[in-house]
Amino acid sequence: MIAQNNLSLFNTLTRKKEKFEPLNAPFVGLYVCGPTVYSDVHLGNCRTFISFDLIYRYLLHLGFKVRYVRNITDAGHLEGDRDEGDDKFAKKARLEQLEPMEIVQRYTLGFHDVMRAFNTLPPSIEPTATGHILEQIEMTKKIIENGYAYEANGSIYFDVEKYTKEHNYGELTNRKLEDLLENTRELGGQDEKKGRLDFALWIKAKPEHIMRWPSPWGWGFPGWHIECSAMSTKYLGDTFDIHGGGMDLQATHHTNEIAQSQACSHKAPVKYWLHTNMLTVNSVRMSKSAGNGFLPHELFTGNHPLLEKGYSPMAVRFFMMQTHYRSTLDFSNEALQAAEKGFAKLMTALKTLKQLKTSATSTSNITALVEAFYTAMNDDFNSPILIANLFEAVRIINSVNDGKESITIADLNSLQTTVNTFVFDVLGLHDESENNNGGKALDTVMQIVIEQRTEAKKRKDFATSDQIRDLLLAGGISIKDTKEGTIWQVD
RNA sequence: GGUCUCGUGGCCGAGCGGUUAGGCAGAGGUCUGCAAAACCUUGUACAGCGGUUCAAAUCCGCUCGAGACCUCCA
Repeated sequence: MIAQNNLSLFNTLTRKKEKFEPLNAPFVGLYVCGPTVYSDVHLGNCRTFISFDLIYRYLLHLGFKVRYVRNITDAGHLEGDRDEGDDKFAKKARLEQLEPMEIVQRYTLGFHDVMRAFNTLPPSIEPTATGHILEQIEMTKKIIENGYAYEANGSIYFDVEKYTKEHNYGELTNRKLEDLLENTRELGGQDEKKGRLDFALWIKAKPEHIMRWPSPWGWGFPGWHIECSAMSTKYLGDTFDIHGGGMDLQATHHTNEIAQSQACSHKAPVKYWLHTNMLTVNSVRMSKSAGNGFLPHELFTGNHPLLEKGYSPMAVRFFMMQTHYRSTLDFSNEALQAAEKGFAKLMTALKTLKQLKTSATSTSNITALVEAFYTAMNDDFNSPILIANLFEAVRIINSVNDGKESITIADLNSLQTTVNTFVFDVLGLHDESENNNGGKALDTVMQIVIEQRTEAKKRKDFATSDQIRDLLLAGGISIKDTKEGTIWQVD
């Protein structure tokens, strides 16, 4: 395979770039924390899943056999910080007068629609928390058996103090236990927890709770963190290669996942932890609670106060790919419009690439360029550098097309293969204009119209030719006169 | 308060010790009946102040500014 063993990635656990060496090559286990489906996903959520889609796609391209697991959180996700309060699904269900599972279904379908619009590949397995209650109970039992959890009034809590005697609880965020303790709020008087860092594995259901399951400790529902540990263990094993998620999950959710898995199996669950950075709006993090989020369909239609116009899913995807996954990405209309134009330029060049003429010699070093594509992606999935190199390819394509540079048939073949692979298979982009040209009938009509206009031009009847062009433009079809003739597209 | 990021040309955004990032916008030109597209040329940026070094946007220190996590959130 191509440069498969040259991939390095930034491991949050060690805080440095490491060579990627799968536990059981060529197999790779990849787990990504998925969405909580009690409301629409916003663009910030999408960024994480699109980033991991890039990572998944590149691993596949390198020839790895990847099992990609991304969960759906549809149970037990509490509001508030003390494992008290309402279940998010039940609360939303009350608001909307629906069954909790109706909420789950609605937003799961919505999530899938959005993911499809962004052209992300579906995961190999998409397990739900409600479908794995048994596994979570079993894991909780094992943790209790091993002495790392205790029961209090029908709820089970993880004993962080006990855990820290043998393990470094704050290792993922490089935090000392004293600091963590110092900065955690005091326990409330009615709190059942022994230690203030303790978190729930199982929560006793209050009478009004609709989503509930029987357990050895009575009726209840699982804590938020245990689902990922249980499902990742079930499908990827006690220790697997890559665990990913948004940076906001690092300190609490992932820290607790490590603790649970260690307490259960006595093994470190994950070799490489990958975290994607946040999407910001005016340099403030986009989040549900800040209320500054865009829904994807608002972005596509432009129907939002902060949006000047709509942006297509692929333009947005391209926009995201122009930033490294570990950098914050700041949203603005200006930046999106720049990305939109750059993306259009790339797509145009890819069409030109199909019909390039070859020569006896090449004026550019295509082999070096192709190598640069791999170097970029092998360096912790550096898509911005890859795109910069793709624009070098665009320059070459256009120059050859203009007769200012030349390319051999061998180089052309190599360029066509790799550029198409990286743009479509790795970056996961596709040409939106292609399925948008109105089919064969419109094509026939357009050939006739263009023919008429060309005739008018030959007669130097520019009034007519310009009128045809203007009328088409008003109807959403733009035409361009190139050396090879007139081309058209639906805008 | 603790832990940690970041501050790059008009905008977005790479680079992280010496070599062109790239995109968008702007300027000039080629082409064109005009448009559009395409191509060529063009900007000499790294918050501030010190320090280390033959050499710093890149390492160290301080100052200023922005943000994240520590509390549900990708």
